[in-house]
Amino acid sequence: MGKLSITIKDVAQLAEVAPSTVSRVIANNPRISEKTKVRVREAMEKLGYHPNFIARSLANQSTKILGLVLPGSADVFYQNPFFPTVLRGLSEGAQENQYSLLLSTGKTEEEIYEGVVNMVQGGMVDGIILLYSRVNDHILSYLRSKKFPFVLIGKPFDFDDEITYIDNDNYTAAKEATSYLIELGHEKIGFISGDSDYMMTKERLKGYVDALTTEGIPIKKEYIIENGGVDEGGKQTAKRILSLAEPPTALIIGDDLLALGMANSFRELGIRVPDHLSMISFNNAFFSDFSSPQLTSVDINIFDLGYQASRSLIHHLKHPGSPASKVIIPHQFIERCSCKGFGKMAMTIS
Amino acid sequence: MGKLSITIKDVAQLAEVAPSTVSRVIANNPRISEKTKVRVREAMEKLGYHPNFIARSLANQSTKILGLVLPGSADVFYQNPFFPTVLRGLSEGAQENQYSLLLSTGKTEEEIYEGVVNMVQGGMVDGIILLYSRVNDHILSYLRSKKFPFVLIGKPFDFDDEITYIDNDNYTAAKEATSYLIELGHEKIGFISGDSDYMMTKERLKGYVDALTTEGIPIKKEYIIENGGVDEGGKQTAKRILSLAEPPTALIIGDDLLALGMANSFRELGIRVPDHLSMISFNNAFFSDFSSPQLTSVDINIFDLGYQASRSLIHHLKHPGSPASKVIIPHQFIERCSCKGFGKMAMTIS
DNA sequence: TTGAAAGCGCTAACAC
DNA sequence: GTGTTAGCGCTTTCAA
Repeated sequence: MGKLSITIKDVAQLAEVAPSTVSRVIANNPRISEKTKVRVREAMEKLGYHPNFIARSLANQSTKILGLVLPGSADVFYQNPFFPTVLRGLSEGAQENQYSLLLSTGKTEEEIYEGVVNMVQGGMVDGIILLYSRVNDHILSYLRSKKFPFVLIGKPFDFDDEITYIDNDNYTAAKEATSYLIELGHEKIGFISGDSDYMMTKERLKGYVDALTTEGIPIKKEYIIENGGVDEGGKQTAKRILSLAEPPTALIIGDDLLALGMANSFRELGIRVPDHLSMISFNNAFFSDFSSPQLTSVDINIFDLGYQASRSLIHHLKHPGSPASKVIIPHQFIERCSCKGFGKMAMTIS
Repeated sequence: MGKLSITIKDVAQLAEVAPSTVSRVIANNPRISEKTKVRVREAMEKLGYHPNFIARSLANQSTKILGLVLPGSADVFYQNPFFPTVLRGLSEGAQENQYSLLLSTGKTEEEIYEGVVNMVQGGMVDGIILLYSRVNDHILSYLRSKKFPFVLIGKPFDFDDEITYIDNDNYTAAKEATSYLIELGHEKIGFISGDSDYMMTKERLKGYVDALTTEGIPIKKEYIIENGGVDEGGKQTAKRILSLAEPPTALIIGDDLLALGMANSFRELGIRVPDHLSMISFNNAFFSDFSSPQLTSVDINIFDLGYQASRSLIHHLKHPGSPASKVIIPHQFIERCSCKGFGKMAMTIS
């Protein structure tokens, strides 16, 4: 078996120093003289030396790798621009601090859980980022019980101030969106959400309910609909809405892509957005601007969600014992052309 | 400093065997008696032992991790469903063989290159998957020169039979699409591609050209347009097309999302798909079916592209020295409603 | 300012 | 069948 790769020993030999000295040069230890540093660096250069991460990880008990946990692959998650965008943010935050990202894999809940346990107990990652937040999450409980460093994207279901998380103010965002529609004269406002186990959904629903209640508008159960996936583009949901005794005149929809799918479904059924029906959605995906209708959407700054998540986790790794912290990423209401005044008087909102 | 984690030694002690025996039990070595296996497993259970991947990686000189290289983050890549879908495939192929996925990070070409070198020389990954194929790729050359195991998604620019790759038959797919339009009576057919450095683009263009040539239809340069990104939804491209002296009556478009963006742009300009203009796109994204128009699209089975890529790479890792291999993932022409007959006689194609 | 040596947790060759 | 031992490549006391 020939030599597999150049090690610290080879460099040491060529530079006529001890391996430990080479190690110190790599770490740029100030106690090494400039002279030897130069000599060692020349040797590294000459030999084409590259440090071995695995060996370093073993010695340091730290890999500089962050584990990413995604919901099951069948999830809606993969079907809209949220995922790639948050990933870009995560990647950028990690990269700036010389961390890498390892993906959890697994189709079923159980496989994913196993994967996380392996990552954690196997020492493959220094910390974990949960890309979603939902009710009673198995994996979150596990990480908490192990006291393993992690951050959450989304609001925690419980232990709010023991968990570090990055979130939007989904409550306020939904409340504002609802108020906007109310001010436009709408009273029959529907709420089309994603999976109701997600905290994001819960918060938005609260905001929606509170906005209506404040204005003395009664909540109608049939106006609150959980749309399973984006798969059928909300066609079923659209039909269901139109079949109501009193169909809503405006909708708040959890995601731009779903909004677009539903707008199309409505069109086929003879209902046009915004003429017959207004809609506001979330995410402000890049196509919201050139779709038809152009979507009025709440931009939740997905990239930042990811970027801050990486950074927060890394901060916690560098400062162990620092208290749990929250970051709220601001949202922007982007007014386009998918809403129209209704009834009484159509006012314009700035 | 207290004990950080349970090691093989602790298990050995409790089970009253040597550490190497524990190691053999983990590997399920047949030379260990069932009796001791049971005893050791009980000890592992009792202590809550989990093997340390890092230590194992160091000893084995193998991490069971595959590195994923994505194009720069500004790339169109992140903006359409290709990425999440291929990732799901990669993930599934890896997971089935107990491999994990590590993401390359980096915004610029240079950062990404550095990242790959670190992954490879640092021994973090056993192999690399390039999620794209383009002309004169720096990273590919590097991997080749290092003789480091990798697979390519897409057709290699050169050294076709020295490189393991997974691809569609993009040439034939585009040729078929073009022929379909010709049979519908179209002669003025435009070709709207993505980045022309991608091999995928090049192959499709060849297929397009050959289909036209076969039918004796001259190639017009102004019909072949490279659309920078999906960002502006192809609005500029749409305008440019309509400003031509003889605008095409049909288009072949590299991606569904771009097709949809352009269809909208055309609509605003008073041109309707498919009544005034036919279009065929690629990918058969999940929304192609409920968009308007419903897109006639070539399904390239993106999931399989990823799935087979993982599997091929893992196969090569398990059988070092096995020759380079290619896998061609079949495509399907999905006929929907974005094309219409033109001129002479509108025939229906099965 | 530098070197020697122990050790991170595991595997595998070699012994018995 | 099982134990002993020598690494894998690096970091880090402890000595000098």
